[in-house]
Amino acid sequence: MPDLNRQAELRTAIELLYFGYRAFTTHPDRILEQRGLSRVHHRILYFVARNPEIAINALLKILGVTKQSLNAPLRQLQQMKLVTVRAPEHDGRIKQLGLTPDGEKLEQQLTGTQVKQLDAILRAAGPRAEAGWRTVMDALAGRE
Amino acid sequence: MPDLNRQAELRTAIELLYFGYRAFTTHPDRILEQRGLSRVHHRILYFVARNPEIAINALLKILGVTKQSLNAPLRQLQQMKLVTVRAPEHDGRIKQLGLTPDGEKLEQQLTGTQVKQLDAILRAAGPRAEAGWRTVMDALAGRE
DNA sequence: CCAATAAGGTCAATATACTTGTCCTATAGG
DNA sequence: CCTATAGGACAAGTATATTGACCTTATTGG
Repeated sequence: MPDLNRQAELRTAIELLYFGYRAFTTHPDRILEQRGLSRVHHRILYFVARNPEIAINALLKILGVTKQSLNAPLRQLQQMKLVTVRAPEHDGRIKQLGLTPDGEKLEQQLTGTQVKQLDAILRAAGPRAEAGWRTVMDALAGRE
Repeated sequence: MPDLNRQAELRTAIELLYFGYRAFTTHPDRILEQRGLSRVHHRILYFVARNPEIAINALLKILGVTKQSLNAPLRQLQQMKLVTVRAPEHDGRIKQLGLTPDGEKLEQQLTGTQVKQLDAILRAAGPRAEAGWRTVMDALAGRE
């Protein structure tokens, strides 16, 4: 158990994480709102962009949600012609997800605000701070 | 606009933030679930613990929610004898919030898991990494 | 003293994101 | 042929949040 001084320091760290994460999501959230979409849609677009041809099941595991909760927003993205779904030749059960040009554009727009924000902050903080930040976040994300 | 290599690096940073934050909230979430409470309740308990005698309005501003959405969980915490509400002598309009001994105990339990987690990670990462992490998170939280 | 403001409470309607549970189809593979 | 895998869909329920409207009580300024 850390001493009281250290506890207070750690509580400021907790707040940094809380307010930092919140500040990080507000900008994309505003863009999404104008389109009638929400954070889930961004997450889907993001991970499909990062993992082209990803299967539904794999996406579910990354997001940590049930297929029922993914179903509605994913269908919406399909109907809005932002996400494509196709079956590979070798296995007809699987559906591979992809982004349409419009989907890519929106994903770039949404993630772009975060990329710019992080780029500016990390460059201002310097490579040492960035390395330290990554070390801590890696451990937090459970990838030590 | 950052070049493509840097963009990829920044996208890993985005994921660190996403998965890191998620990992950070899972443990308290499990404890809360057993009590029939949720993340809002933790946030209330946390910020009341950090700001004793805080008024409702001030809490609303910190949390960034409407009073209607605060009302229900706050009332619940009162009824569970975890949070106290009293009016100061000098201004009868204001209500000052506080934690009961049971409230403090639960808050310590909830935040304690996060304190331990962060303490272990930050100590393993070392003071340099911690300083870097704080620099970046400060900027992200908008307190440069 | 009275009007305006501040602090807070409450009711209603709505959205959305997520859950568990159940049942269904289609394909793959031994 | 039989079973496991991948996915879709419907239902009911819950949590978290919103906007809008209306209410009380208390303070404060002219």
